[in-house]
Amino acid sequence: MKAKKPYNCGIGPAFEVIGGKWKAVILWELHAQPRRFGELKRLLPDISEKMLIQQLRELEADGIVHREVFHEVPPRVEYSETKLGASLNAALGPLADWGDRYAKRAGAAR
Amino acid sequence: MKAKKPYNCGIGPAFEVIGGKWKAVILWELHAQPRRFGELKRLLPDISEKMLIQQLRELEADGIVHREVFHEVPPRVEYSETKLGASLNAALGPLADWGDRYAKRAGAAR
DNA sequence: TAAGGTACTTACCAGAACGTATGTATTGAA
DNA sequence: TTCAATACATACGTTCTGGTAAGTACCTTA
Repeated sequence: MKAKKPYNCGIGPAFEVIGGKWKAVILWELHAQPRRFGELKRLLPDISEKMLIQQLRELEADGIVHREVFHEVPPRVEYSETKLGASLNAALGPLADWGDRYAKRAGAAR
Repeated sequence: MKAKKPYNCGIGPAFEVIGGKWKAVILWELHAQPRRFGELKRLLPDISEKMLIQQLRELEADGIVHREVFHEVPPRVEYSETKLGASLNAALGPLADWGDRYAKRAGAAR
């Protein structure tokens, strides 16, 4: 996302935070439990490593996810939802439901 | 939006429909009442005419907005929400609220 | 000694998204 | 006869997103 426009509603800011192709699904995967980088990679095989970290970093910068490094023998990093992230996830719920119904409808129409 | 991936949740399909920079705000403007093309142009001065029709056409193709032409002396075209569009707008409500709070918080932080 | 797992980083590039500018058809008003 | 208003259409160029491929540093296991 690029432009910072004076939006008349909250959709603008929200889209700047979860816009793009992957952020919403990443956040979704973090909803149930914290995940390691490698776990996310396996859970979302279609996203490249580059995109995965890039999006995680942006989500971190926006206060949506928390990153914790464990200084262990094989390095370990865990990503988890912040409170803000959880509230965003909740706000995405109705939209996800709508998308489900829409996809079903569109699928049935064919 | 380009890729048609098998998403694990409804966010994917939803984003394919209201993704992009303008669709959500356009839909928002149609919520209260139907609007003419020129009205939308005036209401959303930042969007170019090209983008406006392009997005309206895509929303129409997805069954989100309805387009009605009145064969009058100066041509008149009205765009309105379909039922599906209204349900999408409703699903966007919580996200818009979240965005409002987020923007307020971010604004206050500076 | 080489291979493999961890979590990244970097360079390069194609294609999509978006913007600007201009053109079109119709009619009525000046 | 020229201008303005309607609702677009089209060409062209830039900017941004996302993808591929390769490399880094550390340690463990075979």
